[in-house]
Amino acid sequence: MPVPERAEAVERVCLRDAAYDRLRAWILDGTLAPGEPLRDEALAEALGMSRTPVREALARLAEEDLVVTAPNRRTHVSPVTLAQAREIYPMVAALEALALALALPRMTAEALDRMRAANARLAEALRACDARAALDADRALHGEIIAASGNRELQATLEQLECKVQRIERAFWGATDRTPSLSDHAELISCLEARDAKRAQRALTRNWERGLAWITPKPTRDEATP
Amino acid sequence: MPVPERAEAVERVCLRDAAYDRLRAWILDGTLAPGEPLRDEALAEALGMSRTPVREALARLAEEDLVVTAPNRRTHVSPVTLAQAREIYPMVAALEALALALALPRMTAEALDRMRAANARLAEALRACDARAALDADRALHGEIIAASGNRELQATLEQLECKVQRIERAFWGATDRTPSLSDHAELISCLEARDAKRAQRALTRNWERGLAWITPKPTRDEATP
DNA sequence: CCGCGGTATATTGTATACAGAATACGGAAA
DNA sequence: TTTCCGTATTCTGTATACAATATACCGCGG
Repeated sequence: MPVPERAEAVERVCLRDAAYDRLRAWILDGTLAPGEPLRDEALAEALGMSRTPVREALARLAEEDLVVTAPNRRTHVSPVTLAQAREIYPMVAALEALALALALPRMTAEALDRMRAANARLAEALRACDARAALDADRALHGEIIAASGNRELQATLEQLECKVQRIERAFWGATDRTPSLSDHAELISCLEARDAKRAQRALTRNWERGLAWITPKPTRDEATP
Repeated sequence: MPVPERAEAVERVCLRDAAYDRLRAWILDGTLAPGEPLRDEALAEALGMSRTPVREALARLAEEDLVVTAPNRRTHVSPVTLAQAREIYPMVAALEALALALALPRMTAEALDRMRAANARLAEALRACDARAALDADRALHGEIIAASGNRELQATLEQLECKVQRIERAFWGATDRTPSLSDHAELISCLEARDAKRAQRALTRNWERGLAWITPKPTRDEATP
């Protein structure tokens, strides 16, 4: 009998990777709040392991700026600021525009359907004021473009940036009406279907600009009343 | 007497950071070649420390894809491929275009002078066929734009990408005539001086496209002879 | 009352010891 | 000879021990 093919590795047997995954998840979902001090012994105890794998996980998290650390000084969950948002959002917009250009000829009907489904989930989440579900749906929608780009490096870099975006959104999510995002997405999808790169990129860029405006205090009103 | 201001921290007292810096430098300058196996005990001995700080350094390097590692399997210096180059160069071009847009109103005459000086160094290095000096000069020139953008996140992300670019260039540097880069740069500088964003971005994009073509085997001739 | 200095404690950074997995080697069978 | 399997060795992953630094607390002097 032929040996069954097994595409993926069986499982994670590495404590340091488990620690990394857990800590990362805790930071992204807010379980570990920005600024929170992290004593590695406490983390080790919480994760049921010794300090060694925890410290290796923290080294990786420090590398991607999810925690800040200084020699002989306590490690902290890195802060989340609006200044950071103003820097990151344009970068994500630029890279997703590149992803879109690469993805345009490769977008399948199935991918477009998944985007429509994600937009529907987003609408539902916004109606229910469920920030978490909304963020997940939005991420899934944009993720389709990134995945379709076929550019692994782009995916990796955007993954890092998107996880910062996720923390920012969680930190600054307000009562703003985010329904305009739905029409941005709808236009984006139809432009993708029509293979209209220019207009699709405009819709995408507008969407990210809106996202930034929604979390920035007094977005447009202030500028209109000098 | 007033206490003298000291902008930078005194020194590095952290073995893990020292290990990170050294290993990173060795990988970037080719001392540790792509694919080379890394036994952490050997590295520890070479660096005069124990395995613990070395392993933390390797965890960080793995996070930025300079080394590849799998559980219970030897760590290797990550390979450098043309496929990676084709993915990364457009990303760098897109992000530098963003940097340029941000930097345009902030470019000082001094910064432009430094760019001209870097371009002169590049010319000299190309004449002398000194790949290393050429890469350094090119990096310095582009770095001026990135620095002037004032966007720290952009700087950090580009830093990571540029270090991959550096490995790629080192690996695939050939006998190609790279002098066209000099005129790209000259036009870029004069457009910056004239605050002409559109043309500056075109020059910059063209420069990166050329860079990719130079390392890609049979760049244009093959396409012209079907 | 506040600031300063000194000691005690807590916590980090590094080294080392040990267990387990993977590789290398060598011998037996086809 | 080649292939397969079992053993030995090497290397990795984790735990723990120890040293050094930073923080916290408390008493002293201004």
